[in-house]
Amino acid sequence: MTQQSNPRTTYRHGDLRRALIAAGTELAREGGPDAVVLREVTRRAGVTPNAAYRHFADKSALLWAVSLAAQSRLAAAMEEEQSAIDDDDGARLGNVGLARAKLRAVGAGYLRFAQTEPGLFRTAFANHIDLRDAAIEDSAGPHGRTPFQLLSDALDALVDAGVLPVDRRPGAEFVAWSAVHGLAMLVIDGPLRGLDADQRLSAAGRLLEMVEKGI
Amino acid sequence: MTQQSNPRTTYRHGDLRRALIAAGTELAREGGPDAVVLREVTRRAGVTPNAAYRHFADKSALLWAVSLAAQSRLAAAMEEEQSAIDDDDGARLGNVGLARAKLRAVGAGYLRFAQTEPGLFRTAFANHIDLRDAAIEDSAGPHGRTPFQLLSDALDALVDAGVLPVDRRPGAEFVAWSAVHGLAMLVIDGPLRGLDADQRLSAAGRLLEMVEKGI
DNA sequence: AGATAAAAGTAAACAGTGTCAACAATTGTG
DNA sequence: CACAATTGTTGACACTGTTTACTTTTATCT
Repeated sequence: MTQQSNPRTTYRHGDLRRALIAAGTELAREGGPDAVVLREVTRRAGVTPNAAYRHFADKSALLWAVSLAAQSRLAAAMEEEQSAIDDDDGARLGNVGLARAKLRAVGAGYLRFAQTEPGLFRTAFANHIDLRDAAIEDSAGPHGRTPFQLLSDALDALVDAGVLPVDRRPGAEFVAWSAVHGLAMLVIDGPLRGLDADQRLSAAGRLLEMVEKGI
Repeated sequence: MTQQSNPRTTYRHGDLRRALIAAGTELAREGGPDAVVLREVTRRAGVTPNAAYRHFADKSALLWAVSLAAQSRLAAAMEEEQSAIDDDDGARLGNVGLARAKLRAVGAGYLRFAQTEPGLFRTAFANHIDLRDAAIEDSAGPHGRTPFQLLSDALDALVDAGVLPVDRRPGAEFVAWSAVHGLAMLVIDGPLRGLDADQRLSAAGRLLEMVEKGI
């Protein structure tokens, strides 16, 4: 499985940069950021190790690109969770209920992705990711919004609906994000790894409840 | 700085296991879990690389031991933060105020340690740390309580003081822990690395407020 | 006290890693 | 069509974790 299937016939690869990111993403999916090792990535792309240096300055530059890809998938998971609401019971909940549900969906999508794709999730937040990266197109989901932007949007909607006071808006993303991120990390990688599915679910629900109440 | 000062004269080291953990802890302090590399650890202990295998099955076994040491220091930081209250204004706050302050101190100590010793903090929660490790003596602080136990104690006190309903007690450590842990991770390692001291402090205060309110 | 077994350190080697410098094939451009 | 830039390759280097075999010291048992 380490050899690529079509051993390229042309000298040039054609789209190596993309291929490297794809292979790196696959490795990250299987084993997290530490599993994306340069030589294996190039091996999977059917190319010599040093070929990577024509497209990335560094291993860490490659990892950074993979990180953006992982964030993009996270955004997709969050959007998916959001779109599950407004189809069915859009009008049933009031304006405020819907705003609340959207924020909750952001958190639920975040947590679901972390547990469904722990390798990618850990890679998304590995090594020197910056808040400025939240504005980079490569880390956006299907609708062109990054995970951080999706959270911001949800919080803005909460203000518009009159649920969240305007003066509590600034900095709100930090605490909401922290809560959800912490649970995700503890559950997939940390000391709460031992929790079974039920416990995880109830902890997740309880946490989102805390965010709604205490934000 | 890589060579040790007293190049041991005896064939036996005498206390190599401890020395390896100490050197590993120092490396972790400087550069996090990835910086604790077996060969450098043995180098600092003035011993051959393979000597480590007489005391640890693995590199990861060594890292695990270092992890416990890091947790112990975290516990110390938390206790320190707690002891800063009951000295001065112990009686001024009521029973409930004091219970609240103690929980807040747990979180504040956690966050302070994460920012003061990011390398150790990351090491404390690296690679396969389990909840069961929270019962191991080596990870306890000066008063013999591990970080997790300190949190549990604070929550119990909150119940005793009548602040936290008994039926909300189970699982409370998970959400409280998650919130604080998430902020710590985002700030020292993640996308919130860019925040300056003021922003961090206000985010921390806001977060602890959320935990109190929403737990 | 002396043989002998266990414990603790050393030596040499191996596969695997990231990266650098020099070289070769391909493609684009004047 | 010459020639320069781009893209891959080769070979090497220092470094890592780990294994296997060996040596030196310490503890144990009669």
